[in-house]
Amino acid sequence: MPELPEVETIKNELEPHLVGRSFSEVSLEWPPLVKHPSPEEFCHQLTGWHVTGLNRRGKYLIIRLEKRALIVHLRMTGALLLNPPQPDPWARARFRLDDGSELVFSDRRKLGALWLVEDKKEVVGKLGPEPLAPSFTAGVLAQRLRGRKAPIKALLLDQGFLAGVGNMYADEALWAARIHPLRAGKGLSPEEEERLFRAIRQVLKTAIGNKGASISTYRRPGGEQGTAHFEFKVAHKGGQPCPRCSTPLQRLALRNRGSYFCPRCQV
DNA sequence: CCCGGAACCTGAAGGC
DNA sequence: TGCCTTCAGGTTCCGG
Repeated sequence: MPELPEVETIKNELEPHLVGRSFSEVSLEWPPLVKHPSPEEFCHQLTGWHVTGLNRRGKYLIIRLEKRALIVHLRMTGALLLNPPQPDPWARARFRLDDGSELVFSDRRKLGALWLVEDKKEVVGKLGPEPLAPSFTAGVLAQRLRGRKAPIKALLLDQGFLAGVGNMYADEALWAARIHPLRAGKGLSPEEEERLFRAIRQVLKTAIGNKGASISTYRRPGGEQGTAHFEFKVAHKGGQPCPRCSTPLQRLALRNRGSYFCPRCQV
Protein backbone atom coordinates (compact mmCIF):
# COMPACT_ATOMS: atom_id res chain seq x y z
CA MET A 1 0.00 0.00 0.00
CA PRO A 2 1.62 3.22 -1.02
CA GLU A 3 2.35 5.42 1.98
CA LEU A 4 4.86 8.24 2.32
CA PRO A 5 8.03 6.17 1.64
CA GLU A 6 6.48 4.53 -1.41
CA VAL A 7 5.30 7.82 -2.91
CA GLU A 8 8.67 9.43 -2.13
CA THR A 9 10.41 6.58 -3.99
CA ILE A 10 8.10 6.93 -6.99
CA LYS A 11 8.69 10.68 -7.05
CA ASN A 12 12.47 10.25 -6.95
CA GLU A 13 12.50 7.63 -9.68
CA LEU A 14 10.05 9.38 -12.01
CA GLU A 15 11.59 12.82 -11.73
CA PRO A 16 14.52 12.38 -14.17
CA HIS A 17 12.16 10.93 -16.79
CA LEU A 18 9.45 13.58 -16.52
CA VAL A 19 11.10 16.94 -15.92
CA GLY A 20 11.32 18.91 -19.16
CA ARG A 21 8.93 16.57 -20.97
CA SER A 22 5.43 17.47 -22.09
CA PHE A 23 2.31 15.34 -22.47
CA SER A 24 1.45 14.69 -26.10
CA GLU A 25 -1.60 12.48 -25.53
CA VAL A 26 -3.66 11.43 -22.51
CA SER A 27 -6.30 8.68 -22.52
CA LEU A 28 -8.54 7.27 -19.80
CA GLU A 29 -9.63 3.62 -19.57
CA TRP A 30 -11.49 4.39 -16.31
CA PRO A 31 -12.69 8.01 -16.43
CA PRO A 32 -14.03 8.10 -12.81
CA LEU A 33 -10.37 8.10 -11.79
CA VAL A 34 -10.31 11.82 -12.57
CA LYS A 35 -11.81 13.95 -9.78
CA HIS A 36 -11.24 17.37 -11.34
CA PRO A 37 -11.96 18.77 -13.90
CA SER A 38 -14.22 16.60 -16.14
CA PRO A 39 -12.42 13.65 -17.76
CA GLU A 40 -12.64 15.32 -21.19
CA GLU A 41 -11.26 18.61 -19.89
CA PHE A 42 -8.56 16.74 -18.00
CA CYS A 43 -7.21 15.06 -21.13
CA HIS A 44 -7.51 18.22 -23.18
CA GLN A 45 -5.95 20.62 -20.67
CA LEU A 46 -3.06 18.29 -19.85
CA THR A 47 -1.65 18.07 -23.36
CA GLY A 48 1.06 20.48 -24.40
CA TRP A 49 2.33 21.62 -21.01
CA HIS A 50 5.88 20.92 -19.85
CA VAL A 51 6.70 19.28 -16.52
CA THR A 52 8.72 21.66 -14.35
CA GLY A 53 9.24 19.43 -11.30
CA LEU A 54 7.88 16.77 -8.96
CA ASN A 55 6.91 17.08 -5.30
CA ARG A 56 5.37 14.87 -2.66
CA ARG A 57 2.95 16.03 0.02
CA GLY A 58 1.83 13.28 2.37
CA LYS A 59 0.82 10.42 0.11
CA TYR A 60 0.08 12.72 -2.81
CA LEU A 61 2.42 12.99 -5.79
CA ILE A 62 2.44 16.45 -7.35
CA ILE A 63 3.63 16.76 -10.94
CA ARG A 64 4.17 20.46 -11.49
CA LEU A 65 3.38 21.86 -14.93
CA GLU A 66 3.59 25.36 -16.24
CA LYS A 67 0.61 27.08 -14.57
CA ARG A 68 -0.98 23.85 -13.34
CA ALA A 69 -0.38 20.80 -11.16
CA LEU A 70 -1.21 17.18 -11.96
CA ILE A 71 -1.87 15.51 -8.62
CA VAL A 72 -1.88 11.73 -8.21
CA HIS A 73 -3.09 9.60 -5.32
CA LEU A 74 -2.40 5.86 -5.54
CA ARG A 75 -4.73 4.88 -2.67
CA MET A 76 -4.60 1.09 -2.22
CA THR A 77 -3.37 -0.54 -5.39
CA GLY A 78 -2.28 2.28 -7.68
CA ALA A 79 1.06 2.31 -9.47
CA LEU A 80 2.75 4.60 -12.01
CA LEU A 81 4.62 2.47 -14.51
CA LEU A 82 7.06 3.83 -17.05
CA ASN A 83 7.06 1.99 -20.37
CA PRO A 84 5.71 -1.30 -18.96
CA PRO A 85 7.15 -4.21 -20.98
CA GLN A 86 3.81 -6.06 -21.03
CA PRO A 87 0.24 -4.78 -21.46
CA ASP A 88 -1.16 -4.03 -18.01
CA PRO A 89 -4.64 -5.51 -17.37
CA TRP A 90 -5.33 -2.81 -14.77
CA ALA A 91 -4.27 0.24 -16.80
CA ARG A 92 -6.71 3.08 -16.00
CA ALA A 93 -4.95 6.04 -17.63
CA ARG A 94 -2.13 6.47 -20.14
CA PHE A 95 0.12 9.49 -20.55
CA ARG A 96 2.15 9.70 -23.77
CA LEU A 97 5.19 11.95 -23.48
CA ASP A 98 6.86 14.01 -26.18
CA ASP A 99 9.91 11.72 -26.18
CA GLY A 100 7.73 8.74 -27.12
CA SER A 101 7.70 7.12 -23.69
CA GLU A 102 4.49 6.19 -21.90
CA LEU A 103 3.46 6.55 -18.28
CA VAL A 104 0.67 4.16 -17.24
CA PHE A 105 -1.54 4.58 -14.17
CA SER A 106 -2.32 1.01 -13.13
CA ASP A 107 -4.87 0.41 -10.37
CA ARG A 108 -6.47 -2.96 -9.73
CA ARG A 109 -9.15 -1.68 -7.36
CA LYS A 110 -9.98 1.59 -9.15
CA LEU A 111 -9.68 3.60 -5.93
CA GLY A 112 -6.92 5.89 -7.15
CA ALA A 113 -7.48 9.55 -7.98
CA LEU A 114 -6.16 12.22 -10.35
CA TRP A 115 -6.64 15.98 -10.27
CA LEU A 116 -5.52 18.76 -12.59
CA VAL A 117 -5.67 22.06 -10.69
CA GLU A 118 -4.23 25.54 -10.84
CA ASP A 119 -3.52 25.62 -7.11
CA LYS A 120 -2.39 22.45 -5.37
CA LYS A 121 -4.00 23.69 -2.14
CA GLU A 122 -7.35 22.69 -3.66
CA VAL A 123 -6.28 19.08 -3.08
CA VAL A 124 -3.58 19.03 -0.40
CA GLY A 125 -4.53 22.15 1.55
CA LYS A 126 -5.93 20.38 4.58
CA LEU A 127 -3.11 17.94 5.25
CA GLY A 128 -1.31 17.89 8.58
CA PRO A 129 2.43 18.46 9.03
CA GLU A 130 4.99 16.71 6.86
CA PRO A 131 6.70 14.24 9.24
CA LEU A 132 10.20 14.54 7.74
CA ALA A 133 10.19 18.34 7.47
CA PRO A 134 12.55 20.15 9.87
CA SER A 135 9.57 22.14 11.15
CA PHE A 136 7.97 18.95 12.49
CA THR A 137 9.36 18.49 16.01
CA ALA A 138 8.49 16.53 19.12
CA GLY A 139 6.96 19.75 20.44
CA VAL A 140 4.70 20.06 17.41
CA LEU A 141 3.56 16.46 17.85
CA ALA A 142 2.90 17.02 21.57
CA GLN A 143 0.91 20.17 20.85
CA ARG A 144 -1.26 18.39 18.29
CA LEU A 145 -1.93 15.49 20.67
CA ARG A 146 -3.32 17.88 23.29
CA GLY A 147 -6.99 17.24 23.97
CA ARG A 148 -7.25 14.39 21.49
CA LYS A 149 -9.17 11.48 22.97
CA ALA A 150 -9.02 9.17 19.95
CA PRO A 151 -6.67 6.16 19.95
CA ILE A 152 -3.13 7.16 18.96
CA LYS A 153 -3.27 4.71 16.04
CA ALA A 154 -6.36 6.45 14.65
CA LEU A 155 -4.65 9.83 14.94
CA LEU A 156 -1.55 8.62 13.11
CA LEU A 157 -3.80 7.44 10.27
CA ASP A 158 -5.64 10.80 10.14
CA GLN A 159 -3.99 12.74 7.29
CA GLY A 160 -5.17 16.02 8.77
CA PHE A 161 -3.32 15.18 11.97
CA LEU A 162 -0.09 14.05 10.30
CA ALA A 163 0.44 13.57 6.56
CA GLY A 164 1.83 10.46 4.93
CA VAL A 165 1.66 7.76 7.63
CA GLY A 166 -0.60 4.80 6.80
CA ASN A 167 -1.45 1.53 8.43
CA MET A 168 1.88 -0.25 7.98
CA TYR A 169 4.15 2.53 9.21
CA ALA A 170 1.78 3.50 12.04
CA ASP A 171 2.07 -0.05 13.41
CA GLU A 172 5.84 -0.03 12.95
CA ALA A 173 6.27 3.35 14.66
CA LEU A 174 4.05 2.41 17.63
CA TRP A 175 5.98 -0.83 18.12
CA ALA A 176 9.31 1.01 17.99
CA ALA A 177 8.01 3.55 20.53
CA ARG A 178 6.51 0.76 22.72
CA ILE A 179 3.07 2.39 22.73
CA HIS A 180 -0.20 0.43 22.55
CA PRO A 181 -2.30 1.42 19.50
CA LEU A 182 -5.42 2.06 21.62
CA ARG A 183 -3.84 4.58 23.99
CA ALA A 184 -5.62 7.93 23.92
CA GLY A 185 -3.62 10.58 22.09
CA LYS A 186 -3.77 12.98 25.02
CA GLY A 187 -2.67 10.29 27.46
CA LEU A 188 0.92 9.95 26.26
CA SER A 189 3.68 11.06 28.63
CA PRO A 190 6.31 13.54 27.35
CA GLU A 191 8.78 10.65 27.17
CA GLU A 192 6.35 8.63 25.07
CA GLU A 193 5.70 11.60 22.80
CA GLU A 194 9.42 11.97 22.25
CA ARG A 195 9.84 8.25 21.55
CA LEU A 196 6.94 8.29 19.11
CA PHE A 197 8.32 11.33 17.32
CA ARG A 198 11.70 9.65 16.86
CA ALA A 199 10.09 6.35 15.85
CA ILE A 200 7.93 7.94 13.14
CA ARG A 201 10.91 9.66 11.55
CA GLN A 202 13.21 6.65 11.84
CA VAL A 203 10.66 4.20 10.40
CA LEU A 204 9.88 6.45 7.43
CA LYS A 205 13.53 7.26 6.67
CA THR A 206 14.54 3.60 6.80
CA ALA A 207 11.68 2.66 4.46
CA ILE A 208 12.66 5.36 1.97
CA GLY A 209 16.20 3.97 2.06
CA ASN A 210 14.70 0.60 1.13
CA LYS A 211 12.62 2.15 -1.65
CA GLY A 212 9.29 1.28 -0.07
CA ALA A 213 7.50 -1.89 1.02
CA SER A 214 6.02 -4.29 -1.52
CA ILE A 215 3.39 -5.79 0.76
CA SER A 216 0.60 -5.73 -1.80
CA THR A 217 0.73 -4.48 -5.38
CA TYR A 218 3.27 -1.70 -4.83
CA ARG A 219 5.71 -1.39 -7.72
CA ARG A 220 8.27 1.25 -8.55
CA PRO A 221 7.99 2.99 -11.95
CA GLY A 222 10.37 0.48 -13.54
CA GLY A 223 8.34 -2.44 -12.19
CA GLU A 224 10.76 -3.29 -9.36
CA GLN A 225 9.61 -4.02 -5.82
CA GLY A 226 10.82 -2.26 -2.68
CA THR A 227 12.51 -4.06 0.19
CA ALA A 228 11.21 -2.15 3.23
CA HIS A 229 8.81 -4.95 4.18
CA PHE A 230 11.79 -7.19 4.97
CA GLU A 231 12.54 -4.79 7.84
CA PHE A 232 9.03 -4.87 9.29
CA LYS A 233 8.83 -5.91 12.93
CA VAL A 234 5.06 -6.20 13.39
CA ALA A 235 3.06 -5.05 10.34
CA HIS A 236 1.04 -7.99 8.99
CA LYS A 237 2.80 -10.38 11.37
CA GLY A 238 0.02 -11.57 13.69
CA GLY A 239 0.99 -14.71 15.61
CA GLN A 240 4.70 -14.33 14.99
CA PRO A 241 7.02 -13.67 17.95
CA CYS A 242 7.76 -10.07 18.92
CA PRO A 243 11.38 -9.33 17.85
CA ARG A 244 11.94 -7.64 21.24
CA CYS A 245 10.32 -10.02 23.76
CA SER A 246 9.16 -13.08 21.75
CA THR A 247 5.54 -12.72 22.86
CA PRO A 248 3.20 -13.67 19.98
CA LEU A 249 2.09 -10.53 18.15
CA GLN A 250 -1.63 -9.80 18.20
CA ARG A 251 -4.03 -8.27 15.71
CA LEU A 252 -6.92 -6.01 16.61
CA ALA A 253 -9.45 -4.26 14.39
CA LEU A 254 -9.41 -0.46 14.56
CA ARG A 255 -11.44 1.61 12.09
CA ASN A 256 -11.74 -1.42 9.80
CA ARG A 257 -7.98 -1.83 9.76
CA GLY A 258 -5.80 -4.58 11.08
CA SER A 259 -3.49 -3.29 13.80
CA TYR A 260 -0.57 -5.48 14.68
CA PHE A 261 1.20 -5.01 18.01
CA CYS A 262 2.97 -6.73 20.88
CA PRO A 263 0.61 -7.14 23.84
CA ARG A 264 3.55 -7.31 26.27
CA CYS A 265 5.96 -4.53 25.35
CA GLN A 266 3.49 -2.04 23.90
CA VAL A 267 1.67 -0.58 26.91
C1' DC B 1 -14.54 20.41 16.37
C1' DC B 2 -14.22 15.50 17.64
C1' DC B 3 -15.01 10.72 16.94
C1' DG B 4 -16.56 6.30 14.85
C1' DG B 5 -18.61 3.71 11.15
C1' DA B 6 -19.92 2.93 6.25
C1' DA B 7 -18.95 3.26 1.43
C1' DC B 8 -16.04 2.99 -2.51
C1' DC B 9 -13.53 -0.99 -5.09
C1' DT B 10 -11.28 -5.90 -6.53
C1' DG B 11 -8.95 -10.08 -5.67
C1' DA B 12 -6.79 -13.45 -2.60
C1' DA B 13 -7.49 -16.68 0.94
C1' DG B 14 -9.92 -19.61 4.05
C1' DG B 15 -14.15 -22.13 5.85
C1' DC B 16 -17.63 -25.44 4.92
C1' DT C 1 -15.54 -27.96 -6.90
C1' DG C 2 -17.85 -23.88 -5.54
C1' DC C 3 -20.12 -20.63 -2.80
C1' DC C 4 -19.68 -17.48 0.95
C1' DT C 5 -17.16 -14.59 4.18
C1' DT C 6 -13.22 -12.12 5.56
C1' DC C 7 -9.24 -9.40 4.84
C1' DA C 8 -6.47 -5.96 2.54
C1' DG C 9 -6.66 -0.18 3.83
C1' DG C 10 -6.63 5.36 1.89
C1' DT C 11 -9.99 8.72 1.71
C1' DT C 12 -14.49 10.87 1.98
C1' DC C 13 -18.96 11.30 3.71
C1' DC C 14 -22.37 11.15 7.31
C1' DG C 15 -24.45 10.85 11.88
C1' DG C 16 -24.14 11.50 16.87
